Amino acid sequence: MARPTMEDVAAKAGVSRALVSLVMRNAPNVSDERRTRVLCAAHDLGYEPHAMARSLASRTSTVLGVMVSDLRNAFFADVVEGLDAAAEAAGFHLILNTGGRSPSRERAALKNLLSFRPAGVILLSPVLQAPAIEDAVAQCPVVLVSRTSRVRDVDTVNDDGEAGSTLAVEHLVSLGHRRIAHLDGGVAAGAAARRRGYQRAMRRHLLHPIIVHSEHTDTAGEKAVHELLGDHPRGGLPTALVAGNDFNAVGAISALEEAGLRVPEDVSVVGYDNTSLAALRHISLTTVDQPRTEMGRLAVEALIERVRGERTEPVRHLLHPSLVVRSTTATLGERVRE
Amino acid sequence: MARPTMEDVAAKAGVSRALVSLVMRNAPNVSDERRTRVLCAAHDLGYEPHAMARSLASRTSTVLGVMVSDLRNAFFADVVEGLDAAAEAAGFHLILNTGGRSPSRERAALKNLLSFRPAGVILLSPVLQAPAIEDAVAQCPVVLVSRTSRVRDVDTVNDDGEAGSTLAVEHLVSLGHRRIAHLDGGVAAGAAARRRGYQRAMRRHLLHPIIVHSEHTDTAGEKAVHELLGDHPRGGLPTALVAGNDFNAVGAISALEEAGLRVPEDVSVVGYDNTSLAALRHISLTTVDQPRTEMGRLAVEALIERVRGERTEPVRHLLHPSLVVRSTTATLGERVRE
DNA sequence: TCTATTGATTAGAGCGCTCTAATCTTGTAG
DNA sequence: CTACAAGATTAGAGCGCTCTAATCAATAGA
Repeated sequence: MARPTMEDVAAKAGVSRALVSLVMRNAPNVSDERRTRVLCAAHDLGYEPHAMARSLASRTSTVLGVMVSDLRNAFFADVVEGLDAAAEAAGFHLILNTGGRSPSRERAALKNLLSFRPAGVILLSPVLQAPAIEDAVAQCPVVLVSRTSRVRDVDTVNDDGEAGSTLAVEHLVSLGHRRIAHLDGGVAAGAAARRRGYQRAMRRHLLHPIIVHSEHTDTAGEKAVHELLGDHPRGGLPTALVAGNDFNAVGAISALEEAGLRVPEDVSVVGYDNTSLAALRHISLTTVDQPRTEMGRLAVEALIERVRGERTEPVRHLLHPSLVVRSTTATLGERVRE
Repeated sequence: MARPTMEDVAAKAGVSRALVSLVMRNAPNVSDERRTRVLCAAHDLGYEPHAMARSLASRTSTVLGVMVSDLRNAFFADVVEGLDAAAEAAGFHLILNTGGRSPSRERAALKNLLSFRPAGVILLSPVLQAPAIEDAVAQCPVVLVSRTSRVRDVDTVNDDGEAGSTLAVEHLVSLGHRRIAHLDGGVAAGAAARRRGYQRAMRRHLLHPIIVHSEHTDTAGEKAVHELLGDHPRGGLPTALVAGNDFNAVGAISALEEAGLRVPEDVSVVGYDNTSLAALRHISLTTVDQPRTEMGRLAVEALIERVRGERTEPVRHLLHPSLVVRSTTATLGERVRE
């Protein structure tokens, strides 16, 4: 278990520890002869540099702290995949925590991450307060994903939720729908922007917004539809729904079908997030796609730019979502499937 | 950005660096007066210990390396949540990588993890070869999750796939089914055990096993059903399916419904994994539940036992899955819903 | 031939901490 | 009073590495 150190390699190769260090970082100005000698010795001994010792000595870090509120949410898992790929490509390593959407747990998680003196920290949809973020910013670059903030000097990566729900409304309007309701995500991340986009798009078309308070879960989606069914006389029911996210949409569809309404023949439904769920042919949900892997990549890039000192001004990425049309939306009044 | 060190705290509190170190590790035999003096100084300066320096000096590690083949798979994401919770509780930290189910990428990922001299390494369903695992074992304790191996001295945490599919078969048999087919997961992790359990259970009931080669994806599930429909004359079609996993099951259900067969009235379907997907009321899949969070916990525990030297013999956890009955299975011949 | 000059190599300090062993206090028994 | 044990504190080495500055060798220029 006691792994060889640079000293051992130096001894075996008959050179100084400093030379081994140069070879390991493949610095120039090392003679080929010595280089291969060192490399061989390292290989024979099974030597690999000690990342922490390196980090300490060089006063630099290859570690990126990642706090994700909840990995069970496929959206975050996808973003983390993007982070991992980008970090790996840039020679960085991820140290990961979950915050469980609890401010106190998130604070503890963040503190843990910072104890590693990471090169930077990425917070995925954190719920913690601005002061905690400011604290972190004082220590290292911070990138917020799926969360906006007025905190100075943090970079943010968000999808343009307003544009996203506008896409959804435009799509439905172009299919002839006019009574389009929105199942609002409440305080969930991004819900406000989505609601705003929906409202503006409706107004632009001189349509009356119908907002049903809901949450980003399937059970909340069902409940919202039940309310809608209760409130509206049979004829006045919306013909289309813009759900807060995919889970919400799936719940809404269940409730509609249970009530004897067919999707999309009677009611069209659009989701949000394009989770793997939406892509299942069994569900085949028309939805708004956030470029998640791209978001992960941008977050890492933003961090690295800061680390390298290439940029000091904050950057706010607003990514353009796109609409993925599947089988839960159809022309108003027509009986189309597929 | 330059954070205070122990030296700074010592200077401010007017004590030695060693005393600060003792306080930070809250060692006994420190006078209350000095302790509070140090704590105040640390607080004023915003001092937090440097985890890497600590690790280097103490020749111990609080880092657990985690290599997950694919985070997009909700099953792994759940296990990672379990790992995180257990690690956090024990004062450990996760450094995470993805291997993307490619042996070479996994090797690189593992090497990266080991460069941090972690206290231990957890591999989630790795595809890499035994020699690579042996290499890792030579460096630190290793736990394999969702993967068995003959490698000496590795701990493993698996669900008892054989028991799982037995549960599925028993359930279906008790509902009166006799023509029960298995959609086999091929080389996917755990597929062999599930197939074995299915076969044995069928034989025990003197039933003829029908195995359709498939994969753990929804499209593969659809394809498998198409094959089944092609092979079997209308009357001889299986009345129940034991799918390789939930995705596979959902695909199968789609294909069945497209072919005009109703689930569960005409065909019952059981999934495997109890992913969040299965719980959606829209899908409401009867499925086999692996205690994922528990698996994560056990993996971390196994590692910590080794770290503490409490155990040197390998341990092989085989967790008991359980059946979650929802709406995709029904008594043969009856027309039940819900 | 002697000095610049450049490139290759190394000594040695130090990153921020822990840990052992030594030192300094006190309290108490003799 | 002295001696000593036990508790509190600290000096200093060292974890495995990097980095600066110094050293050394070899070549080129005068």
